[in-house]
Amino acid sequence: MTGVTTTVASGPRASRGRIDKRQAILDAAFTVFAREGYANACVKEIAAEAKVAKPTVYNHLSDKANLFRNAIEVAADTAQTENLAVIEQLTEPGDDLQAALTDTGLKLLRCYASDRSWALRRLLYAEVTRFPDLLETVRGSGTNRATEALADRFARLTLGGRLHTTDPTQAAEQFIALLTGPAEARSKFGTAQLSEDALRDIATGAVRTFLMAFGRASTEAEGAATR
Amino acid sequence: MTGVTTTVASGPRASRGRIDKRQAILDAAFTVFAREGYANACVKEIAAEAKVAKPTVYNHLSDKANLFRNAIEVAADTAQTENLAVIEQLTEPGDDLQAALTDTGLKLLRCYASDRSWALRRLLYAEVTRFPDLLETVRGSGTNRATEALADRFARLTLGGRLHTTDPTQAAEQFIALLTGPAEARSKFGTAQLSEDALRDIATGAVRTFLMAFGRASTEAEGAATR
Amino acid sequence: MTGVTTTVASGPRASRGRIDKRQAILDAAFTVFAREGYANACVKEIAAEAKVAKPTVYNHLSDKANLFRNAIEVAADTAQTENLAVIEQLTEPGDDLQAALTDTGLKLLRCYASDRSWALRRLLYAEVTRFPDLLETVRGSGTNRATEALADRFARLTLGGRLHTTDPTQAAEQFIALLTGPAEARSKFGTAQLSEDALRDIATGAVRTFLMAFGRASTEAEGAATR
Amino acid sequence: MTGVTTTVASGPRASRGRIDKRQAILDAAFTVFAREGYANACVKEIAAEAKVAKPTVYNHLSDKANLFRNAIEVAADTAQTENLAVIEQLTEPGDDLQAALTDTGLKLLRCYASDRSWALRRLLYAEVTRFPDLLETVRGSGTNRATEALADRFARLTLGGRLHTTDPTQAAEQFIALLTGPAEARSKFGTAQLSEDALRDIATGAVRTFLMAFGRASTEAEGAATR
DNA sequence: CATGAATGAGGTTTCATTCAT
DNA sequence: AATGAATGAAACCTCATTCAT
Repeated sequence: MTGVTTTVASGPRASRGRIDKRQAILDAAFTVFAREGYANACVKEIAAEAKVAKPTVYNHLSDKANLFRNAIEVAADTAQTENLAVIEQLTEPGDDLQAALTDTGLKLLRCYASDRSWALRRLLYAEVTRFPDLLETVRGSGTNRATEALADRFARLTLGGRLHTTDPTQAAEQFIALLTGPAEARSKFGTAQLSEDALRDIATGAVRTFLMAFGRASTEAEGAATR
Repeated sequence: MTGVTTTVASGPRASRGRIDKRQAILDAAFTVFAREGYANACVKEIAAEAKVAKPTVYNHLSDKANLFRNAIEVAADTAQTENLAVIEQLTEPGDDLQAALTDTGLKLLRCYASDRSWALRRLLYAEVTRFPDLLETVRGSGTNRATEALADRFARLTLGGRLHTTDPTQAAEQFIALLTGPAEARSKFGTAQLSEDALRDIATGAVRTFLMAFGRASTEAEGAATR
Repeated sequence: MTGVTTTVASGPRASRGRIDKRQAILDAAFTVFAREGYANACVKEIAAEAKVAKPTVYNHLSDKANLFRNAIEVAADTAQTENLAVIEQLTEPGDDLQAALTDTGLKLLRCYASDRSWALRRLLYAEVTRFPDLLETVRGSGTNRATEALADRFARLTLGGRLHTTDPTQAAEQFIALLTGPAEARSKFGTAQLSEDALRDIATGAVRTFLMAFGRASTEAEGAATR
Repeated sequence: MTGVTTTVASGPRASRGRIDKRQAILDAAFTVFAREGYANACVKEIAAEAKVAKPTVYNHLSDKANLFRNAIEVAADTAQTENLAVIEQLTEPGDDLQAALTDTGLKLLRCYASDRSWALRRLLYAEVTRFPDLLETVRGSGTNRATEALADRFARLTLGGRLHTTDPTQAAEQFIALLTGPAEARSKFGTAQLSEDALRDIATGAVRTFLMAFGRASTEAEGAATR
């Protein structure tokens, strides 16, 4: 997680109320940016949403660009924290590995398919060329971080003989891909809400395929695959 | 492919040169939109890129919004055509299924990881909330179309006993996810160029996992998976 | 005189009406800048004065700064032309040199003490640090130009034996100083209108002193002066 | 010298430190106004330059306008004092009048050509229309004051038979004009530094002309001049 | 049909100024 | 008395869009 206030303009003696207002502005900013996109969103609207005067926004966060960066950062950190908490649970998978993985998968999907997550993803995609540094920020603590955490679990499970992966990172990458790919496709880029059933369906399918591939020692098929 | 000229202003007897100019404008539009994003792009710049006066743009495509829609549509159709052509090749996989799938996967990745494709994807993500109809347009002939075409191939291969899928559409969805997920992650949302080697690596990994899951009859693992 | 349109943004095929509008904008700009000063003047007001929409101003002259520069330039050229025309008359001074010089001096003062001239001078003084290039523009064709023209006349008069100057340029500089210095002081930096009588008084005094110094061959006083 | 604290807000028993702070603010104000011009200068910057918080500026000097007025006043008084001190020296010119006048002229030029003087002059010129009262303030104790002081000296010298002026005020006005006119022209409105040599050159030339005009009894040239 | 010119609306940003501490 | 924070107003500039030519 990046320190929340990397680009803060406020001095070190910022009072309590000031921080509250800052947070309100950042929340409002994310809301409005999510709704309108970066270029369409106007600071006036953000200020209104935060119930603050326009210059106050500029006092706290110097730029529209800076405002954007910070809002994204906060949202990304939040999403990231949720993701990692879910993955943490895999440390003690219990007897039924498939059930545990499905549970994890479902919970990840719930994070991933939340409105805020979609909005974040859309904004990142939209502005990545104009804000390339956001990637460092978000991914340094982003998907990769979650992927690596998951890879850690998979490595442990492999050592415990319950999974058979030669490349845990790749396995984690693919596990996530099996979840997010279909979710993205079916939710129409996050435009359509996915029902709980739909999410469970995706998670179940992903875990089934994942375990067919990595749940047993590779046989001749694997032999064939590696040739 | 969607009818190219949904909202055209021109009469039915449009001359040859007129159509050329229209195409030039749409090309320019996609270029500029891709570079600047929808809201940032300005019609003046598009006109300049197309070497046309601004009102000419308005004569051919009534709106900035319409201009965007049409430009996206053309780009999406092109991408779509490429995708389908690649999938078509799987009809005759030859002896080595793994090699054939890897080849297909690699070619799909090449489409998917082209600059225009990334730009298209970014624009879609960015504007999907403000242009929801683009999804119908693009996906009616979009990822789903490719997914279904791939599902068709997988169904045939299953009938031929070379693949073992109970749900070919899901398999196709997952095949594509195993390709695009890692590509997206590693290329940083299309920001970083992926080398040919990187693409091959992704394709190989995807196909290996895919075949471990679907390349052989399911055993007790599968039984466990379905419970 | 500088070519009037040094920094023009308009293309070479500018139509008649366009030029008219450009001139109207420049006139309005000078009026407003003169009234409000550079920083205080707002483009909206200039546009209103020119009876044009604000963007039209930006179409013709790209910047507020550019607008200022061009407006100043036009005003300076005009003033310059008037000055030179007056000085030209000294070519044929007639019998009564003092009368001729006084006439020239009075006419120069009338130029110098016009509202536009004062405004120009105030704007130059005010903005010379922020627009240092204006000096090149205005003085390349500015006071110096007039000074030199006057020096030419004085040189001729010296050759004709009617004046006795060893350094005509210095004499011209001093002649002008004897006019403008008192005018500036008495008119309170151009704030107070100087009556025709007041102008005549200044001109008479300047010419009397000038002729006392340069109207006769230097005697022992000059010898003393040079020591 | 005008009473320094015309519009002071502070009570009569203001403490020592308070006055110091006030002075610091006024100094900072002049510095910033000189650098940026009145409209461009912002109070925040002045406060920063004075190492004070913005509201403190408002506590001491109620307005931006008032701040300007007071800053100008202080600067003008300072300049004025220097000028008068120089002129005072002419009371005992010594044997060599020309040397004495040249010395005085040079010293006046040094005052006149100092950075602060030019800045003051630029600010006055720039804002005289928006702060007409500054003229009363500055000139009541301004150029006129110096002119009159100089006129007093010239009157005495005339009585002593060393100068021949019928109108000492006009002579003083012209003496100053012969100094400042060329200085202004050559220094490009104070933009270019004038070297000590350049200043001496101007002073020498001015005094020579002045003495040619007023250093000896008028002859037929004078007769002609008055006709 | 294509274009140069014009416009109305709106966005980011800055600034002088005032509260509450 | 001095300061951090907040605000209303306004300025520069850009853009999508429409007339005449």
